[in-house]
Amino acid sequence: MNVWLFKTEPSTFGLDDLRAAPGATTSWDGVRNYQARNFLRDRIALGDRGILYHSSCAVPAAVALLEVVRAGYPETPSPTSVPPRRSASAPESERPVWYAVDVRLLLPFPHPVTRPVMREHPDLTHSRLLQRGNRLSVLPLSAQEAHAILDLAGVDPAAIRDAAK
DNA sequence: GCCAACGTTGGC
DNA sequence: GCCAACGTTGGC
Repeated sequence: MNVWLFKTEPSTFGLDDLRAAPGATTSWDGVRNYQARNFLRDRIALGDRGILYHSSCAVPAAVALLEVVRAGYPETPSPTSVPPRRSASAPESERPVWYAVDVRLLLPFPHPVTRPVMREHPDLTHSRLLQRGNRLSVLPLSAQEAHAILDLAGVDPAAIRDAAK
């Protein structure tokens, strides 16, 4: 089972919004980066876990454990979700460009795990998450990184494999 | 507000 | 196909 980091700006959609969503579940859409899109489309599997991360805010931090409840699917067609045609007479491209997954809140952390705290942990000091200029909104975490974050959050890392509530 | 990183765009 | 300019992300 893989663990993914899902980055979001809480002013747009954060932990509180996820809590309030029906079934504490949301469609993770709107990703407009090809590398992140490839993760959504090809790599993220049903049952994978996620760690919700708040960015571009007063206290950037990992805040919750998530479960992937629906694997990659095309975003609802919209003007920006299918490739542009090369000309008016060209056929529409068959393959959608942008994909989403659905995630459900498994466990809000007892306390957020901030960047300074993460930097102290030997398994996280070199994490991509902490590197400057990391602009990937969805990225894979190693088992060690995921474990370390849960540990710092005061969550039993066994929570990663525990069945949904 | 500043600045680093890096993806995208567009001229050639 | 190269690469400079530009825009966006995101921490601080």
